[in-house]
Amino acid sequence: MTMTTLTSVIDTRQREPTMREVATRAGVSIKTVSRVINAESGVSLELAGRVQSAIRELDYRHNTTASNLRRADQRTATIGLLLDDIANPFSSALHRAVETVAQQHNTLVFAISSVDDPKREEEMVHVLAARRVDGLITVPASRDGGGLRYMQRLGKPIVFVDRLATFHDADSVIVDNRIGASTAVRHLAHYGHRHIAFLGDMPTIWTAAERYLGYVEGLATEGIRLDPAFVRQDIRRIEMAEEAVLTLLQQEQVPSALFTAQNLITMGAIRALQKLGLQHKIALIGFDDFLFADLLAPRVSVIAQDPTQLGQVAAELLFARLNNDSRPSQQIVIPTRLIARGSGEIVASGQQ
Amino acid sequence: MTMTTLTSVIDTRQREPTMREVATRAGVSIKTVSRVINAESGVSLELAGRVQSAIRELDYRHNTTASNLRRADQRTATIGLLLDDIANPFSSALHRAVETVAQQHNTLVFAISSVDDPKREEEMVHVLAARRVDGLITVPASRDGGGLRYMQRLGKPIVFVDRLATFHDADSVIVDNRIGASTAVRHLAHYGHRHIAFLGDMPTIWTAAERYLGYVEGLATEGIRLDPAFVRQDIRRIEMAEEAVLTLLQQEQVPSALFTAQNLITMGAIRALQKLGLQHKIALIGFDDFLFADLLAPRVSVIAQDPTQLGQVAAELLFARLNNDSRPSQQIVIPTRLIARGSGEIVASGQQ
DNA sequence: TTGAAAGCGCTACCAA
DNA sequence: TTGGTAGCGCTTTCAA
Repeated sequence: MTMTTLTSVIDTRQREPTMREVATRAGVSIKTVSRVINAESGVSLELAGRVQSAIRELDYRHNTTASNLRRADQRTATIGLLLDDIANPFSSALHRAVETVAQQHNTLVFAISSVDDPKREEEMVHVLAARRVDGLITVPASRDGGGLRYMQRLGKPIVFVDRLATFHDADSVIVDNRIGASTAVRHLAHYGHRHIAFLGDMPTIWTAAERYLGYVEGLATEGIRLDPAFVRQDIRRIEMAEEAVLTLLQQEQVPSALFTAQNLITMGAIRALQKLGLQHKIALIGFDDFLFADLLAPRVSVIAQDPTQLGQVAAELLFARLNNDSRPSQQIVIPTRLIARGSGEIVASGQQ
Repeated sequence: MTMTTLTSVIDTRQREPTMREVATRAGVSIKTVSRVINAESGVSLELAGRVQSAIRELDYRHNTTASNLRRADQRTATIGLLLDDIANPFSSALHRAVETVAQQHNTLVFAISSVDDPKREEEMVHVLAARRVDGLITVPASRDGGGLRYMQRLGKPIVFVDRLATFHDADSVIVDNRIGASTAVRHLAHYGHRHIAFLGDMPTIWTAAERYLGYVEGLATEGIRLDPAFVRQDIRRIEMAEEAVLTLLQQEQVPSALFTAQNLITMGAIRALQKLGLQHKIALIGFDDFLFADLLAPRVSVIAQDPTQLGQVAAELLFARLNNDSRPSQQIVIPTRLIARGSGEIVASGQQ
């Protein structure tokens, strides 16, 4: 009897009721049930009522998956969202905005972290393709966005956000990274700085490269010589940034201002400056705003971008494409703005 | 001819190649293709090779959706994750941890924000049920988790994280909220505080209620009278918290210490204290750690919890259930810890 | 080792 | 207004 007991335990896992079962219970055909569920016209009130009752009694849930499989438009009502790291505040704000728009279209979102690894990115594109997502919003980790060509060939729309992928004829929503970075540098220069350090992420990342270009442009505009000793790249985490700033400030030739080109790098730099007690001596402007920027001492000046707007615009663009908007592909640039709070307005000391 | 042109434009949207097409091209049956794709044994090297070539030539992608529909185990290799707000740093860290574990099981995650609205929560549970997710990890917005009974009846595992849902016999992973909160209060009391304010979220949220109880317990332990004038609840956003602290500190009877029971509330409180210039006068302990807590002046003391660990443990529990782990339901409590950084160690002034 | 046929749960199409 | 039948792309079962 042990077996029986075991079996009965397992059997508490009931099967989901099917449309056919609803039909049988309501005494109608399966097609009538389908009509009621999809709110198609042409079902008598009486039958509709019986179907509704049967649905309630069985606690039937429509199987979206099976439904989509058969549907003519071959849509799954899901989209993919490929992000650097869903835990990053920038990414999660963007994700939230995408979710909000998607919800208005009864669509669910598969969000995935690429961790800026092109190999993983490509793998994930394939996974999403296998799930037959209707479209993709991606912060590309690689220059080609990781095999996205495949999705495009199938006519599935792709929207690039935050970073440009080089060769694709696809929509993109980005921020004016170059202008933002050069604005930061020029702002620092106006406060007397001639030794401005750049701290950035891997230059293979489009935004990192653009911001570096903006830095160089800013220096050039101000007639400042680019000094490689003041440039640190490939910074991936907060601790790396902290370490980089610490060593930077122990060189012979020390910068009087820092431009940190990404939010985590800004955080690491602040840690280092506080550790050295230099936060009121060395100027700092960070790219990307963050929650506590105005509560630190000094308050942190930033080039602010709006991840929520990025996400919203990107999602709206994607759904427009899904509704057969066939205008030529767009490249939307959302402006950044300098928020001067104090750290970027520290005047250069006489050291130079 | 206009029609023709239009048609040809539309036709650039190719259809996905099917298994049947691969079979035809390879000159085998569809079942053989299926075998190769699912790595089943018993296919000759020759046929396997032909199939692989055909797959490459057609750039075929397996249709996970159709595959799962027919599969015996009725699995979709997706799970649902119902969170308060995916943009909240706590939630997104938890999400990231869940994603990592899910990935090891080749499973995708549908993350959804309930925005702590029980009605929306229930709606979303139904949406996820309609997608036939294999299981659900949820930070319940309501006491019953929003119609989760339904999923349970189907034998789909549910894991509650961060908050307990009252009547369900389901797994849960939580934090020792009560102990954490009372520890905070007692810590403040040890620094001489007798007027300790509580600022919390809606008491319908389990954690908010628990932390309030911990606050009350802490007061009781220290023999401090509970003063309703020092209690503020239903605080949902940073601005509300800021406002609440501002008015609290303009009362006749002013608290000498604050216990802020959630991360956004802590942020708002810090804003208010800085605005009033009281951040070094009034003690503060916040529930939940945050990135800049140790960079502010004063450094912010917190009751730290680990969202990554919560997410990981919850996900591992869920997948254990999916692998037929049938032990009685578990309730895992993860300890919090007090991190004393300065703001919680401000000594009570002579005002009392 | 290979394949034909049935069927997963649903929608499309057409006939009654 | 209603329902039968075919079929979405795949796996399962069973026979060859």
